[in-house]
Amino acid sequence: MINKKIRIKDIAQLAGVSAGTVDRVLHNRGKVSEEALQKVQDTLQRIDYEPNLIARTLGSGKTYHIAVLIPDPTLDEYWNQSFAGINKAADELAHFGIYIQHFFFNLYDSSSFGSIAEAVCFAQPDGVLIAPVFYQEALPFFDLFKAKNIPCVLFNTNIPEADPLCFIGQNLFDSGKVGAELLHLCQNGSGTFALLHIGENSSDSVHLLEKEKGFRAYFKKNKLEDRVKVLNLENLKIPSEYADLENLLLRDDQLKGVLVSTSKGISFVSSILEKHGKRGIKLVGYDLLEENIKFLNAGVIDFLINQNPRRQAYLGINSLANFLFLKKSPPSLELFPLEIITRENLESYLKSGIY
Amino acid sequence: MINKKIRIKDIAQLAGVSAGTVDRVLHNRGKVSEEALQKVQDTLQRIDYEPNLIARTLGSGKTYHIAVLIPDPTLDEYWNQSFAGINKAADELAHFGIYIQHFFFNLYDSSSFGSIAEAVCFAQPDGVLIAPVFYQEALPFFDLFKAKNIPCVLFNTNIPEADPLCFIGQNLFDSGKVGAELLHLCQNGSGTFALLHIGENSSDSVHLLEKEKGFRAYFKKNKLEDRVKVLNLENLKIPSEYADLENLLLRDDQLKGVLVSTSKGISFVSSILEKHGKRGIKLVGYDLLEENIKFLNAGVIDFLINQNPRRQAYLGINSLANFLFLKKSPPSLELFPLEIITRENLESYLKSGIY
DNA sequence: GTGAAAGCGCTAACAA
DNA sequence: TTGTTAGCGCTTTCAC
Repeated sequence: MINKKIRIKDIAQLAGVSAGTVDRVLHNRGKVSEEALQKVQDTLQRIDYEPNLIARTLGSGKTYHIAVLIPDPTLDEYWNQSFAGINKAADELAHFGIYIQHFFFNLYDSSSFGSIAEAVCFAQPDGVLIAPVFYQEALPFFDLFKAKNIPCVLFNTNIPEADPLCFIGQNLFDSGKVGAELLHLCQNGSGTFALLHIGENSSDSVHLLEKEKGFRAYFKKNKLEDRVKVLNLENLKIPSEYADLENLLLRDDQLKGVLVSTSKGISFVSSILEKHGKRGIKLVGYDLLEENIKFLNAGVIDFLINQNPRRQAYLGINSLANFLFLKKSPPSLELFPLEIITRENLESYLKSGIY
Repeated sequence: MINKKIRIKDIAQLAGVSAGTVDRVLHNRGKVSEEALQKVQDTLQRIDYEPNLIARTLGSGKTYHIAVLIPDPTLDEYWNQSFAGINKAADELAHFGIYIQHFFFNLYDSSSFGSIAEAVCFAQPDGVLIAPVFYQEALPFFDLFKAKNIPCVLFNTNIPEADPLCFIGQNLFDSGKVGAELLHLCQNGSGTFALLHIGENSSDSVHLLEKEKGFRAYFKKNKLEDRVKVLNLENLKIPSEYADLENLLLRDDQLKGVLVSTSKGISFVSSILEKHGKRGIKLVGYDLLEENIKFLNAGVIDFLINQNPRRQAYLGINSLANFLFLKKSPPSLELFPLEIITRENLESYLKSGIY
């Protein structure tokens, strides 16, 4: 660290050209003779040049615009958490001339996605962070972005066909395994374990099916596959489905544990159990929604698996910024820790100010 | 966002003074007449000036030196993880002219602390990150740092008397509660639960006593305080202590769960249980040490509570940098999430590249 | 194709 | 006590 930093000027001197030429080589903007190119590249080879990023941003008044395409955070708690992460990142990056534009679609109306995504295209951002929760609707846009050479970072939901710069999220298969494991660790004796898909059609959702695979895989590995039940309860307003759920929870004496694959679904299970004062069934769900937290604190839910949407979104913006700004490609897959939340460590997660 | 950023030049114009004067006011370097001061402060009041930090760093060739005072990372796995976090932060901050100097003491020799800490003082850093694992030895230095006006960030171990800029770590009382809870969740029937302090003298260590308090508090809250045992096993090389441990683990049929308060201690417990093929005792320990991971994967340990030393240290450096650089005070207490690690989510923590 | 030069916003040294 | 000015390292324009 003793020798000073090498500047462009130094390289120019060493190579016997001007700073302008070095800069042109560094950014291969062309308009450089074969000979000058050679000289500059040679010296670059010999020394260890690290551009001064501070000077770079100041020199080029360049600003970058990142578009964010996510479900409307005012309509949903989970996405509001993502939004918080985006805003934190936006705050920190404003100094560097990186600006965020928001584009919200309606989580409860898949058809809203298209027009909003078009608006994103129209805005011509330098990069885009997307939570592509609607597979079918999102798919056509990735080609558009690619054609316009706009880098995409996906988070929360992966669409490998999109071939994004990077995906940030959790391994859902493993998350199903964790859910299974938590139930199993707490119930060593006999009994059955159920996975419930509530409020969504699991056959439409790779998301849920991945969790199911993981859930089954865990019990298979432990030679308990015959103790697993999976129920699809797409709409609990249908009386027969609701009755199925009640029967399972209240009248199946074998049932020792339940994992609910959807973050909102577990509150239905919880309220049924709570209302009937039924104990002894371990309950595992997803995400730190207000309702879920309430049931966790009440001792109805035992574990929640947290996806940390705030941090996912925060990292998404940062990855994009680093790519645009430092030309540093993020790892193509950033799989987040599968955070296990209990009554006793909940506070430590809620109060933590880290992103 | 439409109106351009306000520059010092603009303020100068508005106030009817020169840029130099504005700069002097902004940094209250004095040498400003009462009248000019007034004018500048008035305009500053009216507008919303955000200094351009990029230009600031470039303009003032100022560099900051942060000293890091931690146990020698080459001698200990846990501290090596901290070290990784420090290096990551150092990497990211080098652009801003923030440099890190390392000072390592010997974790196994408390007397080594003093001379190294003196070296830190001598180096006159602009800030210092300390893991003050030796309470007695560390105490006198905080006054020294304070006298020299060197801000201190503490991590891992808190010493409130040090009155640091900020402490980063976990709430150990709560962490004891989490340990207790995990044991309890997995063993709903009868039986006893033990807390073992292995390899350290618990009465010397606030650290361990805090965990013990939390452990007891959890069971008390659940009206199970009579099922709690606490054992001090400071040195397992002493035959009687080793025998005590074996007796507890192998011959106490009531024992249903064990929490080991020290990160290295749990491998002793694990190997005894493994050697004798004893099952049915839930085991909870601390930290992702190689040995602990091995026993977790083998199914001997059920849960590990992770302190995430890497992230603690990373955040420590960043807090200090933000303070020096942006004059932004961190929250005085940054309590980390109490991360629960199991066989199935372990990978997701180990592979995660986030800090 | 090339080099010189101006400028990004701020700091700090230096005249006045 | 002031205003002016010369940088910081890089980008970018503009003559040549």
